[in-house]
Amino acid sequence: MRDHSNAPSTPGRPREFDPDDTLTKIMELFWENGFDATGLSDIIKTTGLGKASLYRAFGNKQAMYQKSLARHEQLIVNGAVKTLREHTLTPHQRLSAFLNFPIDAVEKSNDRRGCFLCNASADRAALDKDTSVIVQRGYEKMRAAILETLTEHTPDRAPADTRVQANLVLTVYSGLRVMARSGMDVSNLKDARDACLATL
Amino acid sequence: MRDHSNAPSTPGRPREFDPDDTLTKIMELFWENGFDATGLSDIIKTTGLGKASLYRAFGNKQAMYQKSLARHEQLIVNGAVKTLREHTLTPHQRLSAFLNFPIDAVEKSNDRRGCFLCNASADRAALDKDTSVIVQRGYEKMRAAILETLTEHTPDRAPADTRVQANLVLTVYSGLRVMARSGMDVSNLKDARDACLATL
DNA sequence: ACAATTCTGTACCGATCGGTCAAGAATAGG
DNA sequence: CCTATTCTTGACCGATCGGTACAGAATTGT
Repeated sequence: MRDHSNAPSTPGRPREFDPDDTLTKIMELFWENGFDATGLSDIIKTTGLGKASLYRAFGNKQAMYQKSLARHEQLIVNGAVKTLREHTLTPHQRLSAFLNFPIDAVEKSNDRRGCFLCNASADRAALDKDTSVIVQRGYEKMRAAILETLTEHTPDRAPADTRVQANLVLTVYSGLRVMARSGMDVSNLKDARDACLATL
Repeated sequence: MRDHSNAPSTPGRPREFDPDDTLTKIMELFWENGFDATGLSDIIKTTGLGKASLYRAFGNKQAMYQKSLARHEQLIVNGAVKTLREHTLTPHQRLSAFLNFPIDAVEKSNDRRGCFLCNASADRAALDKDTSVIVQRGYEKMRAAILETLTEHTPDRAPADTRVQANLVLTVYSGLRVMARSGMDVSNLKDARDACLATL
């Protein structure tokens, strides 16, 4: 089989799958269904791998969940942060785009998975200390990026006020995601987005 | 044993527990731990009842979850709505109190269970159609009460604007709850609350 | 006293869960 | 060719899961 590693000099039988691709698939499962409701059987079916291969590559189920959250941080959180720092757009446009992610997901892809970070918070079964750290770090990254963007948008405002508003944006983002997951009408989500943007 | 029903004329052996009290205990479990992570064994331990008694009284686990959500609607949602209609306070005071619920819960009781409606949304395992209806109804009740209060607060504003703002308040409420569950610092939650109230 | 009814406690069920083990297949280096 | 190492496959494990069956206890009305 193909060798998926960058350093092909490892001894032994080469791995028959790409760990990153596989982890992304696992992440999708946990994101959609949560920790408990995702069984090893689902993971096996979706990835096409054997149980032992998965355990050798990623560890146990809890570890797979943690690594899924970390992958989410790479793909989604960092992507959102990148948008917030996209300096070809005005700060207001970037914040608008940020709050539009939850709504676009629903409208364009019928994606109502919500925010994986938020879901993980609700998923108490999987929320040990290490996992909680990853969740908090994700939130922190977004808050920092929002704060930066707001500061750029209204540089003359008192920093304390800007911080307060950054937390509003982050909270609205979380709220939009979780309400989208609950199946709420898009019109209501748009209302909340518009009301938040109108305050900036 | 004592008879807990109001119509003691039922034949057969009387029930040895109060169904409402028991359901409240079950609700607390589901609220704290979610659907999958709450086992029948936990419910049996907490309520002190036998499995057969529980099944006879409430049906299967899914039914217990649904009835827990309904109980949450009675106790929590209706309580919040009542606060929003407490006309001894000004409308702004009532909205402030509403957005304070998530923060008080954390500060006074270290209660980080979040919003049961939001958690249920994330709990896809338990989210069949009937359950989703209950969640939506809870949201609707709160949105309607917020809208009423906002209309009272600023009666001259265009109804469309008021509606938009009601959705902001509801979204911030949801966001506060879910972020509280994730373990976020209270200071950040207070920021979001203040920023939201400042826009009213 | 008796039958009808309902609730309780316990034993039990098949299914599924996460996780492990051992044997074999595939590679590297010598 | 041989050994060491790693990965894959599939069988297997005990534990726990939600749910049921059944017998006996407690009440009703007659």
